[in-house]
Amino acid sequence: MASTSETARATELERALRAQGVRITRQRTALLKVLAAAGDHPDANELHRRAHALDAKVSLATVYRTLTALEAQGVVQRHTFENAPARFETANTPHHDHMIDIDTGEVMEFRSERIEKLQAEIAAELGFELVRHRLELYGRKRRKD
Amino acid sequence: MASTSETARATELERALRAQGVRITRQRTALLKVLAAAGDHPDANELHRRAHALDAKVSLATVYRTLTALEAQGVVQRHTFENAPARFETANTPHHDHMIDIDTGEVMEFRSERIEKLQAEIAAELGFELVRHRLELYGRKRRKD
DNA sequence: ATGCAGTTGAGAATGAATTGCAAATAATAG
DNA sequence: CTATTATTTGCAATTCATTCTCAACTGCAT
Repeated sequence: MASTSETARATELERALRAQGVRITRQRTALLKVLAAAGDHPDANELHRRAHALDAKVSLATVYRTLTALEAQGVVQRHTFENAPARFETANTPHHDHMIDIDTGEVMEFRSERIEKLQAEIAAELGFELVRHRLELYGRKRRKD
Repeated sequence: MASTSETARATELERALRAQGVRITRQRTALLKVLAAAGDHPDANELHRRAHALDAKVSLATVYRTLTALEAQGVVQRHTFENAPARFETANTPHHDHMIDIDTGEVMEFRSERIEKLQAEIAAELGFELVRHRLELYGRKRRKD
């Protein structure tokens, strides 16, 4: 069952699509629900699996097309981690970077103001205006002994 | 003409291959020369083009196979930047991260001890041992006016 | 309801990278 | 130097994620 916040999030995604002059179809509605409910970082295939469970009339091509539209509106982010299909997440949370468990593939989010600041400084030193960045930490859970 | 250091670098790459029990063939020799001489971050296709110019008997498949072997030995690094084929560089330089010009695709290297340190700290806070990371800054040259 | 521009699914196409296989060849023994 | 053998090669076929093509379908403004 969708919580209130999930429903609200789905509505917000829908608004973003409408803003792009895009029609709200059954298949998009299904995908938006899935995205709103996702607490993880699923890839296109997994999103298709989930949306297809809600409404069998959802094809993988449409999942890709809709994700691209949502990404263009900035409400969904696409992450291409190391040699793996792209993973997606709704961009309702503020900017953050990712820590990936190299054993399980689990993705964690974190944010460091200091790193953000340092990045901008470095870009400036190199004579660049920083447009975006990608920071991924790959590690292994430390067993507490 | 290859400078002394280039030759030395090529020899070092060759050593790394031998250490893996791999045979030194004409095609690998050509690729090693190309890698040793490269000051940029070429992709497999470009490396193939250059190696093929030295010795027409070099196929793209062999370039990929050899790059994989060199990567396994840690003497070559593979970088997969945003939606683009992987680019390669010899790992004779100490660790560094990359700044990519989003207009030209040009790749610049930089290193920040502070960022390195912060990354390790963050991983530790999340309960992870940092194995490796990927930091890419995407920006646009600032015109000096 | 009606029209039509946007959307769909299915499958073909793409592009990077890998792989199977028979012929070619480097390293080694003699 | 030659034979032996385990690697390596080129080529084509394959894989995998993603995008595209196109005829049929469908939101949705009127």
